[in-house]
Amino acid sequence: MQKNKSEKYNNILNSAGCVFAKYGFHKATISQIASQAGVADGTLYLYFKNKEDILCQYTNYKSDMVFKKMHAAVEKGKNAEEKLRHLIRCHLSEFQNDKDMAVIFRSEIRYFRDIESQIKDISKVYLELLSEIIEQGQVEGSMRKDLFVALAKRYILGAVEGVISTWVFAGGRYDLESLADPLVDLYLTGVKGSI
Amino acid sequence: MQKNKSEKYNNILNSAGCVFAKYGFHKATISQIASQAGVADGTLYLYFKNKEDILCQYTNYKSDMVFKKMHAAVEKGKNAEEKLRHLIRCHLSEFQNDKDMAVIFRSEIRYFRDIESQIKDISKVYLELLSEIIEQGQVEGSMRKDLFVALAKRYILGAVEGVISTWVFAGGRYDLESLADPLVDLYLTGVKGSI
DNA sequence: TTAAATAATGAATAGTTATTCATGGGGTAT
DNA sequence: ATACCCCATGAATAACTATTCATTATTTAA
Repeated sequence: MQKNKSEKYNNILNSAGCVFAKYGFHKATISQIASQAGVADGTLYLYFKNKEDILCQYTNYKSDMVFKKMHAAVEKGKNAEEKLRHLIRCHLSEFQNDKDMAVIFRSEIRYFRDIESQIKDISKVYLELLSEIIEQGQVEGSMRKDLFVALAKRYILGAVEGVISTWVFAGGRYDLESLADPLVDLYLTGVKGSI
Repeated sequence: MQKNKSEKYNNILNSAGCVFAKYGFHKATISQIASQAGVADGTLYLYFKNKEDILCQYTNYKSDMVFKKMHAAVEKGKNAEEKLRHLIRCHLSEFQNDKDMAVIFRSEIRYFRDIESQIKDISKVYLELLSEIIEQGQVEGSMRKDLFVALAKRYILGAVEGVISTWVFAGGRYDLESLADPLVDLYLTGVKGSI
């Protein structure tokens, strides 16, 4: 098992993502991944410890990438509300642009409870980001001080994930990113008439 | 494979729920389920077509039960807001009282994309319920007329599921049902200060 | 050019486990 | 008591596929 991330390593990762998204982790076979990558079955074991390791590396790689973009997006916002808007838009946009990733994060990750801790789940860092944003909003006066932050952030993340999940289930046939603003409006002002 | 739902049938279903929740569908073995139910491996095949069928029957059974309670709960509400409150409270309460079910609905269902259609997913009927409630709220004037209903209902469901998911992940150690009212308040008025 | 090191191959292995089915027990009616 | 039927049993089967490793190919260094 070699260490340095070569071109072949990335090729295998992408192929695996493709096959996992199509068949799901358990039904996907090593042979399918190898064939998709254009290499022999045994070659995968020069780059990865085992099948699970491929999934781990895939998700960690994708998570890191998405996190960087999310952080950058949040930085751009001048106040809490803007930061939230950028974050949600970034989230939807990244998943829209990488459907394999969207499928895998939606279907596979929760399934691996035993390696869940090894996987840098989007959720963890995401929730921290949201905490910061909400607390800033409270300081700025744009968000209610009596918010139960632990609940509010979970509610925000749950709602985006739900929207993405529906989109994936529908085959990704409509534009996801354009739901960002309507969604943030719901977060901010709710469904109640502002009477 | 006999048809009438005997005591043994239910016994096996419950045992399966227990084992699936503990190990996950794929790692759970027929032997484990049989032993938990106190019968021989072969006996399972007198009552179920195969392993997947056990999961299907389990989820359908649970879904039916929960739906009935949800409908009853919604009926009790006099207006849209009350109905929403009852629905969310019922949802949280049912999952809190059946942790195995909560785990299975959280982790396993999304995984089976090929049989997803056979499974009466909580989501489908749930979303219909929410549509009705929101539309009623709009008529009553308690909810904004400019809501994008398809998004709003997805956002509500996503948020509850997220809250339940976190609870499951934390090992179900805190009271879930008491989050119902704070959650509905978020739905209704959002995180913004009502300035 | 040659030797050594490194990388890739894919057929064989080995472990797992869902499912089957020939057998046996126990209740019921004749 | 006997024949019959319904369940239940669990050892044997059969299929699947992740992983290994002896062999071959390719690259690098001298």
